[in-house]
Amino acid sequence: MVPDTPPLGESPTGAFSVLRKRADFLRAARAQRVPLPAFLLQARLRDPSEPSETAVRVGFTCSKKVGNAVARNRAKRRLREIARAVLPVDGRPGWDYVLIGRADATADHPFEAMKADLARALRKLHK
RNA sequence: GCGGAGGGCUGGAUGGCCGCGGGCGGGCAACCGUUCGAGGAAAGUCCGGACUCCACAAGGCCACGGUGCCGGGUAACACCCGGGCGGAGCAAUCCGACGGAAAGCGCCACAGAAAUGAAACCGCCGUGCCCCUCGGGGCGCGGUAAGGGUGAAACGGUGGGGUAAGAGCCCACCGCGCGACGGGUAACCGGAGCGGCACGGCAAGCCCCACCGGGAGCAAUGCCAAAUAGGGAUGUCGCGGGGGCAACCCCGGGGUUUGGCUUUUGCCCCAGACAUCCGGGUUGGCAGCUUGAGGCGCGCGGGCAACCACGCGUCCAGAGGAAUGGUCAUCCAGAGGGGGCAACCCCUUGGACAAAAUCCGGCUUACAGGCCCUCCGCGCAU
Repeated sequence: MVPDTPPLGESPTGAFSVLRKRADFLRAARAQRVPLPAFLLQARLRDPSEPSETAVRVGFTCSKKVGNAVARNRAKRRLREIARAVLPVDGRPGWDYVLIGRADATADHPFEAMKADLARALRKLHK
C-alpha cells in the first residue's frame, strides 16, 4: 500500500460530476458490478469520444425496493457522502460509477465501514 | 379527586467539522461573498377550482354520471357554519345515502290457516240430525278476529258498555289520518275541529322529481436548436419518358359489325426536377414556475357562526436522476437497569408519521411523546 498515489500524469482531480441522463445509467448497468454489504457498485470505462464535464462521474440509484420517499432520500444522501469522501482519492479518470442503495442496510450500516468498503472495492476494481 | 365529551397547539435543542439547491452582488472563468431553503399531513390522488390545449352558435331534447332535509358561507365543492327531524347517551355531546312508496314495475325468504284492499288451524257461540252411561260426544250448516299458536310485520291500545259469542258496533282516554288557523325566509313546529281508523316495508332493485356536469391534463402547452427519416398540399419547369381517351390520317380485310399500326393536336393519370407552405416523431435547451379567489402578523368593524369588509406591515422552497444534508459531541423529553430513606446520582438505550414536484380550497388516512382551553356526570368539602 506504499505506492498509493497513481504514477500517471493525470492524478485524481478531486472534482467529479453527477450522472443525470437515463442513458448513462443504462450503460453503466451493463458494465462491471461489485456487491457490497450496504450497497451495490457499478463501474464502467467510458469511450474516449463521449463528452464529459469531468473525468470522474458518479450516479446514485435507490429504487422503490429501498422504501418510501423518506428512506430513499436518506439512503441516497449517505451514498452521496461516501462518494464525496472516497472518489477524489480512489476514483479513476474516465470512469463512470453508479452506487445502488439496498433496503435498510444503506441507512443503518456504519458510515466509516461504508467508506472503507467503497475504497476497497475501487482498488480491487482497478488493480 | 375519579370517569367522560369537544377543540386547539407542538412535532426535539445547541455547537464543531465537511457538504448541497435557488436568488442577488463581484469576476472572462474557475470561484468568492451574501441571503433564503419541507409538512401538518408535503401522503392517498377521493372531490372542487385556477391555468393550458382540443371540441363547441344560443337553446332544446335524449343518453350517461354526480348531488339529494332547510337556510347561509364560498371562486367552487361531495367542504364549512347555523337550524330542523330521527336515533344513542343521566349529561356534555355524538351519529344519520335525511327528496318521492295514492306514477309504474319488481321483491318480501322461513314459519304460519292467512302476508295486503289477506285470513277460520285450534278455540268461542248459535243451530239441524244422530248417539248417550244424561256429565256430554260425533257429523254438518252458520256466526265470530276476544283468546292460543307462527312471524320482522297479522285491519291500533287500555277500560267500559253491548252481544248467543264477538267486533270502533257504541263511549272515554291514548295513538293515527285529514286539517281551518297561527308561528317560521325555509326545513319544520303548534293546532281548533273533523274522521271510527285506513294509505305495510324495501328507492343501498329498477325508477320518478329537482339541481349540477364538454374532453384531456404541467409528461398540459409555447418557443429555440440539432440531426435523421421523409408524409401532405400548391405552383412552376420539362416535354426527352410510360399509359389512357377522342378526333383526323394511313394500311389490311369486308356484305355488315369491326380490327390493327403510326404521326400530330388536345385533355387526363403516373413517374421526374425545383420552389413555397403545412404536418408527425426523436434528442437537448428555454419558458410555463411560482405574486396568488395568496399566505402570515397587527389593528378595527359587521355577523350567533362559517365567513366577510377595511387599514398598515411583510414575503415565506422552486428542483428537474430531483437541493433542503452527512457525521460527531453535549443537553432535553421517553424507556430499562443499578445505588440511596429521600432529594438525587450513574450506566445503557433512544426521537412518531411522513418529505414539496404547476398552484390553490377541501376530504380521507398515518402519527412516539408533550402542552393548553372549554364543558358534562359522580364523589368530597363549603
